[in-house]
Amino acid sequence: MHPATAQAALPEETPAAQRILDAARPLFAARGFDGVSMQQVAVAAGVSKANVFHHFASKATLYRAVLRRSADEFRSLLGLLGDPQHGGLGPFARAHMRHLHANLESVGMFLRLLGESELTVQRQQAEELAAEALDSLIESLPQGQRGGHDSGAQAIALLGANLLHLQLRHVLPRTRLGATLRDPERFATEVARMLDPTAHQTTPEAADPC
Amino acid sequence: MHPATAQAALPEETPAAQRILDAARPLFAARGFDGVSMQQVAVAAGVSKANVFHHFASKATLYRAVLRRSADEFRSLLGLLGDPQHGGLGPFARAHMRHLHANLESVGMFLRLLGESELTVQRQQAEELAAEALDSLIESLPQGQRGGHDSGAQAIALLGANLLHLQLRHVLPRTRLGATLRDPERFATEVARMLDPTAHQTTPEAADPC
DNA sequence: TACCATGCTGACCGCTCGGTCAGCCCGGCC
DNA sequence: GGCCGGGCTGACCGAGCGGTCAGCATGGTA
Repeated sequence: MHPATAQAALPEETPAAQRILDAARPLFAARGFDGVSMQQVAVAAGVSKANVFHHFASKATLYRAVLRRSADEFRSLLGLLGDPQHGGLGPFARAHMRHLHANLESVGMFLRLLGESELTVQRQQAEELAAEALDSLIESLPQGQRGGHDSGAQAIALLGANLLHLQLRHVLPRTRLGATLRDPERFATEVARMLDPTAHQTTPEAADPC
Repeated sequence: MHPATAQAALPEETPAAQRILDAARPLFAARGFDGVSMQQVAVAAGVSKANVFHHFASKATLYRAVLRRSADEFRSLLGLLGDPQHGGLGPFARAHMRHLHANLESVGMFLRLLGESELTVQRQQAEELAAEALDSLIESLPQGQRGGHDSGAQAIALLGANLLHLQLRHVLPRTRLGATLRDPERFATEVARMLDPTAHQTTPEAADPC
């Protein structure tokens, strides 16, 4: 960049800033905003604390940048999953469950924000994201509604079941839950089967494993 | 208490200690362990910071005491809800949803702990609590299994749906979710109806509103 | 070679944190 | 009255926090 276009206050997107973001995200996801110090972020990123402040004006700015990236990742879920209209609820539920496990950090940050009771700006962003995801799912779901179920209730139940299964993943072996259903994808399949009575157990068309 | 029985290191259960606990719980539930200072707890309780340390040896001790109380409250859910065996899944789901809303703080602390990725002692306690609740539900559920559904999957789906509905309660008006289902109890009813196909919509026996 | 913008750092600042302590207050007992 | 013990407090401590800053290193330009 030539000197004229130097954006002094916003040097984002540089490789160094990326390394800091990469280091900060798992920390914030694991311990939350207050549980992580800028010193810890700096050490994890292999740079000095002052350097972190060189790239991000404040701790809140860094946190927001981390959030933005997680939100993008989360949002990409909507496109990647594809409509449940082709393939039924089962493949959709499995894909959703797979995505949750593949993006544990983003999911963690998302849930953490939803749990906050104070109305911060970040929380509102998380809420909008949740509303967007829910709407998108509800909209593409009515085809499976044939069992007489409300598509909104179906969507929340499906997402909620998958999320709770994820959160309990370490506890499941200690419960009475059948061994088969401890497997995330099998569980998602079962939930989809319960919620979409039109498909009964007559859909062994699991064709796209990847 | 006569001087001989003075338990110097453990003056718990005194009214003053209770006031501190009462003040600390909503704070911890809203902002987490790291998000609350002992100063804030003291102010909220109307006592000096030193007094807080007089009753609780450390911040971790206070946090543990708050957790213990929330866990007791959460555990009482299991007894109060009653078996779904009498009354079907619907009344159970409604009672569960009601309990979630009546004990927002305990639920918040519980979810917060489950979200932590580090294996702290408190987290293990929360996990055991979750396992206990899930087991208890699974055990008393098989009666509703007639639809061919696994009782474990049914239990997780029911709990997950109710929990997610709770967490999204502020967002729901901004989504496509039908206005009726924004009401927690109606939503719980609908979820129970979806999960227990034997009951179809033939159970308007909502007799015990309190 | 001299120059300079830029990425980066060690040292530092004021402040708040969790935690300590000497001592005040006050009701019960002689 | 004098004493005493426990609930409670203001004042304080070292540590770590978020954030700042003068200056070092380095590579492109002339």
